[in-house]
Amino acid sequence: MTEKPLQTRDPLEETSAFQRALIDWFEADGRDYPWRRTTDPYAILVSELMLQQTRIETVLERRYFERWLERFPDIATLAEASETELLKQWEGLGYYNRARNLQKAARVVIDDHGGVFPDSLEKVHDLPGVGRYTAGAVLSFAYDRPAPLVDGNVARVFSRLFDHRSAIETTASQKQLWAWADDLLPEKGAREYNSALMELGQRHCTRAAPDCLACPVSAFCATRDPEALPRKKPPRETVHVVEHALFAISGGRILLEQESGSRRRGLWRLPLLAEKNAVGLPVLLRTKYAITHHRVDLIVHGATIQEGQVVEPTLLNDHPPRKWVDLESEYPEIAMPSPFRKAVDQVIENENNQIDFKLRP
DNA sequence: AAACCGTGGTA
DNA sequence: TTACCAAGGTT
Repeated sequence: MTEKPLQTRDPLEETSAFQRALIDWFEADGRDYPWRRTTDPYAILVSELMLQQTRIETVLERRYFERWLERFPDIATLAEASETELLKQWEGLGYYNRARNLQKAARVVIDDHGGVFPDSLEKVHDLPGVGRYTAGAVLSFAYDRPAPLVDGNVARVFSRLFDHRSAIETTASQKQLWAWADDLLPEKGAREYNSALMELGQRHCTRAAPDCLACPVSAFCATRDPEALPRKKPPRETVHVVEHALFAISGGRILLEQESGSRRRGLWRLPLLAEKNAVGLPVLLRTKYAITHHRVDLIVHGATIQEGQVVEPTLLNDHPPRKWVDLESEYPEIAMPSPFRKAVDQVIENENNQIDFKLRP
């Protein structure tokens, strides 16, 4: 299994050679992504926010990046957009605060920087939703400035390159990883170098099956057991929960309620029921979804509630804002978490359900 | 430091 | 089928 070539060179001693090997590989074999065709810092920021904790394929396949820029082509347009439209454009990507932060950042650029995107690491870092990684990404990708960055890919590459065996989440490890990123960074060509470093992690120095034979910098790599690295702290234990949701429909409208909490405000979902209030209601759908470390069994109940009729207060857990949403006009325009969007669509499509209410009375 | 925030692919 | 996790940041 260890066909991995032995280390013959030290990247910290032969930094230029390391950079050269990485960049030569990238120039010959680097991929063409939409966000690599622009140096507009706003567009770069959009791509980086979208790609936080999100697979490239997800952003590419559903054209989130292109669609966002078509709808919000510049900072001024984004700054004036409604939250509903922001979230709708982001629907399905998850971590919806990223969309709100993008707009907040646009407003900071307009209000505090006269509409000109800042080009200093500190000012970019100060933008909402922009941490150390994203600041380095914007500085290097948009301005080709020598800013180091460490993302999941880079952390994995470095942990193997330097045979770093401590958990990468610790403060000490983070400090070390960023120091290496700074040590190896070229003064010129940071855009290409950082792109190459990340793409190496994405394509060759992968988590489960590192392809060391095809790696352009294998001669610089210290570890003899790449598959054991990086080490990470154990993830949080999965918590199983059951959610009872209410599917009420009348006159072509369905009853929805807003998500609560600052991170999910503005998203709409089916009203949730306390378990005791779901007893006896017909079950329209059982499904499962995962959210962070939670594993949710979602049970959708039907109820005969006429539009305008007050839902019994005792029927609901609490009382977040709720409203009747027209299926033809409003439903496609609002943003919903994917599990609820799917659940509602599934119930509506299921015309064979044996339940005691009619979809279109 | 640790909890929190989404989603879909993959083994 | 379940568990893991990917171009992280905020609180």
